[in-house]
Amino acid sequence: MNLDKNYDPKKIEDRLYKKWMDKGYFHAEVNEDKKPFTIVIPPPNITGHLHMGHALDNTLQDILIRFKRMEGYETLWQPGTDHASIATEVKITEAMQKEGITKEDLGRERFLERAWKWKEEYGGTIINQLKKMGSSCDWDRTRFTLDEGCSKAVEKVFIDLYNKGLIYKGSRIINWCPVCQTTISDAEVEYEEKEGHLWHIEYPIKDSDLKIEVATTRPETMLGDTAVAVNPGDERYKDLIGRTAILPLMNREIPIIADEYVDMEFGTGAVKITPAHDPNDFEMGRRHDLPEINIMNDDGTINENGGEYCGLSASDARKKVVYDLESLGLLKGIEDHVHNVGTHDRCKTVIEPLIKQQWFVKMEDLAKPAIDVLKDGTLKFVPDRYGKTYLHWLENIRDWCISRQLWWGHRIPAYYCDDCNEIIVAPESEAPAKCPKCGSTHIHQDPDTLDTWFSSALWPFSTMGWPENTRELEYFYPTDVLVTGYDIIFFWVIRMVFSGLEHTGKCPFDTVLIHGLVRDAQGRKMSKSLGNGIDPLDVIENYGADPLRLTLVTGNAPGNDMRFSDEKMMASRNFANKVWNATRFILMNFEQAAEKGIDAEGISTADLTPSDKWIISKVNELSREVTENMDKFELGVAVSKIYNFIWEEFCDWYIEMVKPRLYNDEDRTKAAALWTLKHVLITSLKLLHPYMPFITEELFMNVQDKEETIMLSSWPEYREDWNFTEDEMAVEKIKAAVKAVRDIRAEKDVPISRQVAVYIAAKTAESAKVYQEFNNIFTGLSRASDLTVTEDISMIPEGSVSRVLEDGVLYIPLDQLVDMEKEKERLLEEEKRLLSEIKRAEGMLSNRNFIEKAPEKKVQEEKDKLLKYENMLATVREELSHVK
RNA sequence: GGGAUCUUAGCUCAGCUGGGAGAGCAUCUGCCUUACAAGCAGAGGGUCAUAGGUUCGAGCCCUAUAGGUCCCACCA
Repeated sequence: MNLDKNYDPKKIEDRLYKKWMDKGYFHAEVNEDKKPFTIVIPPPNITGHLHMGHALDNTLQDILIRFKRMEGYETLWQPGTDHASIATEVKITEAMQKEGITKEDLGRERFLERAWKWKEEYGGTIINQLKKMGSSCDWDRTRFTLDEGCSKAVEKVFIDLYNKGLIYKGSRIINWCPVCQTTISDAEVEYEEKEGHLWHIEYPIKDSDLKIEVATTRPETMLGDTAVAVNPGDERYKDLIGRTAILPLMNREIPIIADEYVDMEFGTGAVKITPAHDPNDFEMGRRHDLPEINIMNDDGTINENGGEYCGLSASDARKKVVYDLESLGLLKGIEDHVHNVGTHDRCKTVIEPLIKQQWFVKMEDLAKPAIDVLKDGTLKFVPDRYGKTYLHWLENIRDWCISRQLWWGHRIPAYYCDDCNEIIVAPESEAPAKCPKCGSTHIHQDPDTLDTWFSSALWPFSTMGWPENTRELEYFYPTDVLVTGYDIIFFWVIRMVFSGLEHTGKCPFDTVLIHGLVRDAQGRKMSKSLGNGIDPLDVIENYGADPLRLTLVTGNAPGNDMRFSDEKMMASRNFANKVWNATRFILMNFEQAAEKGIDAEGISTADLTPSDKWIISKVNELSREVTENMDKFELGVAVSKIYNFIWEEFCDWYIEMVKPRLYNDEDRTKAAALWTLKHVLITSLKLLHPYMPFITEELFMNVQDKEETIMLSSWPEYREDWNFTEDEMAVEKIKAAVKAVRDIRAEKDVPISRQVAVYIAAKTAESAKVYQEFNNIFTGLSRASDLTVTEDISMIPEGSVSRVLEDGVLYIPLDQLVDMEKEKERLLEEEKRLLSEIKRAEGMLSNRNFIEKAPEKKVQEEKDKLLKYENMLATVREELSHVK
């Protein structure tokens, strides 16, 4: 016996992970004899540290991968990391700031050198942390979004889309982060509700004493106003349409235009139009051919178009504009107003809408096939409600701004002629030396890089060698399941789907398994600012990786958030200890039997006792159910079935039943018991392995010596010939009888140490046989001195306490005085219960509709129940007559 | 404004195509019974948010209401 008394994860985890790595168990190869099963990891950012979200996400993937691997699939779990352009660039710039260097000081090339160095040093941190979780990724295939293969894919996709007219460069209003100094996509804008004001301002009408009052939440943007708009049907302003207003402070003449977009109910019904700094105004500006006046620098300060406000920050400009308007008597009022402000999801800076020349992906044509695959069932979400989210987004999609003013990332493969402004899009290897149009040699490459998600969108196939038609691509692609949180469906899942469809003609996966957030014990989101984050590595240190994994999948349905708490970890750890000790018990008994020359070899079903068959039948059924649940991604349901089976059926009942046989040297069924213990244990360990890989491997290696790992052992399959219904029913009867004894003991305060004799008056010879057959087991479990099964009631001593069983009555004679009133009360209570059950069953069975419409099986069940309860009722009444 | 989702035991949550309400934790009682006190045995505790409807039958399906959460849109 080389198992410690208690389970200690620290002693096994690193050792076993090293074994798996050394043996190459995680590695997948193209293998035509097997069916492939593939998952690509959501590549964590190289700046990242393992948090609970990763822990959950990777636990789910590892469970699926390990399950399928045992089922005999060639399983590839494709790992890798994401370069995370903004996150990484910000991190490196910050580090440089401490040294007093700026990006510009360093220059692009040296900055990138520094970034790569940083990546080499820290980029693998999260990978090592994933290994602590037990993740069985094929690390030999680890990829990085900026590595050569992925970059080649990015380049090709960009050029292909450009040539198809699906990528274009255009001057549009974009989201600008003044802190990060880059554009961001719509998906990266997070709206926050903020309390602000609505300023009412009067604009004078040219050549008159009239004024028009507008309302705005951002008064400083008036510096860039190029019109005032009203609704064409608005009677109030009918006469002003077509006239000219004088923009205060700037003294610019701007037209008063009519547009359906203007809501007459809101504010004053007149809107100032700033095409360069508001998305809606931009649209309107384009409709009416208005000038676009950009008043803002990239850092968010007012530029020279803002006249005397030039150089002020936006908020200072706002104060001054309001002050100046007030001095002019043009400020007509200030209202409190709650509105949503767009912020950058990464740095929370308020984003500024600006007009800039940027690269866009035209989405309409790409979205269509992605919508179709969901509608025709090629692509499924689990749970399927997220399919609706997916559709809604795609059906309302806008063009995707993909250029970023950053250096760390895939540089846009576009070149410009300085002389004739010709744009040349070409691979790096064919970078133009001179302009194909005018022949000029003054050519420069676009300085911008691509949105990080542009490369992650290609991840399922770029990692497998695309655009080359590799064997991996042919075999492992499309992948099977994608596991991710609902928070990145828009960022990533959708973009992978349309990219896969466009470039490979195939949907990159057929199922998207969505999980929720891991929250703290109070249900709050874990966040840095709250400081309530729980580090998975700390949890592993305290409890082990297996208990962490178990906690993360237990009692959690797909797509739902979960709360994480120490209490849950303790429960999981206790379960691990339970499994550990059950194995210890079995090993101990094998050793003791071996000393007496007994082993579990050569046992067949014919040698098994009814209790052996019962547990075999149970574990057989468990295998079937667990497999079914796992196929349907009901991982939480599956694992709780395993948990309950191991703890209750196996440990609390079967192991306790088997003890008398193991401890009795005369027992001839000892080998059968050992064989059963081992079989059930191994099956349980296998079923549990995907969830708790370390402990199951350690225990598996201790209980058998034929196989070198549980990881590659066969998944338990349901066997029709191991379905022993009769034995199951018999054991259930025994369990009920044992519980009756325990119940009497508890009620009458009879300690275990005090022996009691038990009598069972069986109703039929058949049931008498069952009780007799289980005599030893029964006395063992109930701690009875002996059991007398009889059909002759006169054998039972007077003054016994009784319990009515399904097919008999159980008696315990007590030498203390039995309170007959109390016994009678109990029986009356029982009678009442049975009567209501009978009434219920009779009601159903006398309902013609039920008989006709309910499935036959259901009807038969009710008939059986009725019979059973009627029998029991008769018994109870008979008992009552004795009590009287 | 649109959409999704939740409301089940004291707490945290399961509950698969509709067929007698479950788990873990907590509480109470009794046990160190030679695998495990990280344990064993027992007990209490729920009009499944409310109101209707469909059905032989509803925690589950439909409608409405109340309260909570989230996502999208962005009316200046």
